[in-house]
Amino acid sequence: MNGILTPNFLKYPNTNYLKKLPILIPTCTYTTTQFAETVPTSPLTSLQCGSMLQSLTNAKSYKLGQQLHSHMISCGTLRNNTYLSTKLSAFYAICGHMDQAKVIFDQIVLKNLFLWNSMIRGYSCNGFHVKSLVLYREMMSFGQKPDNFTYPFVQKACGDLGIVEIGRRVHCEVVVCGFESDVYVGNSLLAMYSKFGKMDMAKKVFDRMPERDLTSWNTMISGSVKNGDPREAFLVFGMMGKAGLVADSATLLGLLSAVADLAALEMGRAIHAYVVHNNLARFNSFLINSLIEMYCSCNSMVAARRFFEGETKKDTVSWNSLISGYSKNTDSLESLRLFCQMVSEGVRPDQVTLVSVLGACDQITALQFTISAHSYIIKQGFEANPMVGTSLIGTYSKCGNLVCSLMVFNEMPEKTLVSWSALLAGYGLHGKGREALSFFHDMIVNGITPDEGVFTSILTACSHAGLVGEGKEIFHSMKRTYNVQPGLAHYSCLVDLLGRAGHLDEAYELIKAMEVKPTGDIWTALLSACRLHRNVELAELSAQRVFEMNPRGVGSYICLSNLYAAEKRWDDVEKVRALVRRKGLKKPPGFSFIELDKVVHRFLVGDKSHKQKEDIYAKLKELRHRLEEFGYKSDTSSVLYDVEEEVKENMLWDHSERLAIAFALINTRSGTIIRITKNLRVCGDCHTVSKLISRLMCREIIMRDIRRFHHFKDGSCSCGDYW
DNA sequence: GTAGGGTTAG
Repeated sequence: MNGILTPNFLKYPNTNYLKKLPILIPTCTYTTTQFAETVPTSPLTSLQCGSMLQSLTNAKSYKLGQQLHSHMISCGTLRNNTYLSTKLSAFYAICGHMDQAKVIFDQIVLKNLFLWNSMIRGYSCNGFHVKSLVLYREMMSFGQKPDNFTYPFVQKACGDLGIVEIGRRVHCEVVVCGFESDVYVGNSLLAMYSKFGKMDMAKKVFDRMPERDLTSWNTMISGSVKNGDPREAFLVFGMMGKAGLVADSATLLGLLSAVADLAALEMGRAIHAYVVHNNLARFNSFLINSLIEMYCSCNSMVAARRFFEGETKKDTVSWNSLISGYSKNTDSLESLRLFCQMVSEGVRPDQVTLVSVLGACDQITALQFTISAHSYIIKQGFEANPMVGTSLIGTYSKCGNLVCSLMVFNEMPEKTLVSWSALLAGYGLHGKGREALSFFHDMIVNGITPDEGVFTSILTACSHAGLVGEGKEIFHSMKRTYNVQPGLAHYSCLVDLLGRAGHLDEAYELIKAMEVKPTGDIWTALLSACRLHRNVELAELSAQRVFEMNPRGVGSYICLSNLYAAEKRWDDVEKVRALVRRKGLKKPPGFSFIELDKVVHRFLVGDKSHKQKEDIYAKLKELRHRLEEFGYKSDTSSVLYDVEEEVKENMLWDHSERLAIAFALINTRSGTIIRITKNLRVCGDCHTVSKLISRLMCREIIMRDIRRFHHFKDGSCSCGDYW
């Protein structure tokens, strides 16, 4: 890994450099499967062709089908044979090769209903929903009436496109034609309404169905989960049992999603036992992966790992589930280790794997690993994938390197709104509001209409940089110019922007004037602004709202207690603390990460567990002494305990970010940039100390806290002390 | 000769 972090690459990144990097993550080799020559050279009769085509269709053997196709052309079997041409078109449609299916479809003069259906099905099942609907209309205009085979695909297309009005009209046609009582058509209606988010309509259809099969129940179960009602899923399952039906794999998949949403581990274990008892997972890799996912969602990583290790039928999704599971359960290091193991075992990662891995990198600010993963991405040809590219933009910026984010963005062949949003968010995170605004204007000039996500990013960027006028102007332009209704997230940004800049009353007025009910997040933004500007009265009012809406969020209690402490109202501090204790809440401990030679070190407050602890504390003592000579005086207002000043000062020198800085100073050459990530906000005194150290030791320090980046250089910080 | 429900990321 040494040599990767050359200052040159970080300042002037380029793709060619990445291509030349040694392979750090072992890459896998591939063997290609050769298709056996099974098609005979002597001409086949049309009867033989027909039955062969049928079996190839059933097996979806695309390559062999192509060979048969050319055989039929060269022997003239296909000429004037509508029956075989129809079968061939259906074959290509089944295999998902719609262009080839369409060429043959167009040549057939006498199109029967089967042919129309197979084309509509092909488009609908391969993601070409609009084409599927266009063809359906075309069929009607040719005077061909649809049947019970047509509607399921048309309804699927409507559901996937989310076009509620057209879906309803198709439903009416179904009723008029008398197909509503067909169980397949009925089930497709359930699925369509579930995709629309209209479970009330799905329920109406379900109740009216003269005949229901297992799929009907399964669709209702999975629909309830997808629409955010996992408890309802269990109720439906109960009724299904009373109706005398037995769960199959699809039922269990729905229930496992419900279990994951509710983190109902016991129920999950029971389903697992049922799966094992009935040997269901053997035939269904979806079930295996769902079980892994369920254990991860229940924060039960040991069980997830045990099950994963014991399974022989693992595929890419299994690895992905576990990798993202570790990352969600704050063990990103394990997530990265697992990725390396996956590659070394010859399992090919896909774009989902890479997005998860990059997510793990940004959680622990693993810049070196990100560069290594980027190199892998280029070599494996994932560079052009918009999702992977967007993740890279976000990860580089969260790892402190905006130049690399910009390079990735510039080289992306297809920039989505999410890519733009990630870029703006990155600049915002680093306090570069002006640059973010300039990119935002580039977007507009290029004719790209921003969406909700882009507005959230740009408003956040304005907020971090204190650009009050610009932020307000953008907020008001949302509806007026771009027809985007400001949502709760945008209000939250604006309250933060106003509040942080000290316009507390204006922020409060904005909340009061909101048409919808403000969320806990919005009140939290006002609360933290009140703490910053020491407005106790308004802070108490906001805190009350936050406590009502989000009683388990320990952050807001701490915030209020901090304000009281700053005002030296120790009785009130104790009252809040007692409340926290009564509720059984715990303040998360502060810790800092630093990556050194691909190893991530984690320091807790007052950590004495590191093997270099003596050197670290000696270095801190030396630093403190030299800073005091420099005229430094501790700002103990960040210490929220009613203790002696000297004790307070000592407590400050235990803060995790200082341990990490000392560790970096000991272990890196002079001139190396120090990159640190903290899980909470950096405290006022640590901010001052970091500025001073950057001057005293001639070291640039890039520190990411829970909200933003601070670049300390030559005694000052990029945030201009506005944070 | 065709059909509906099911896993990972964002």
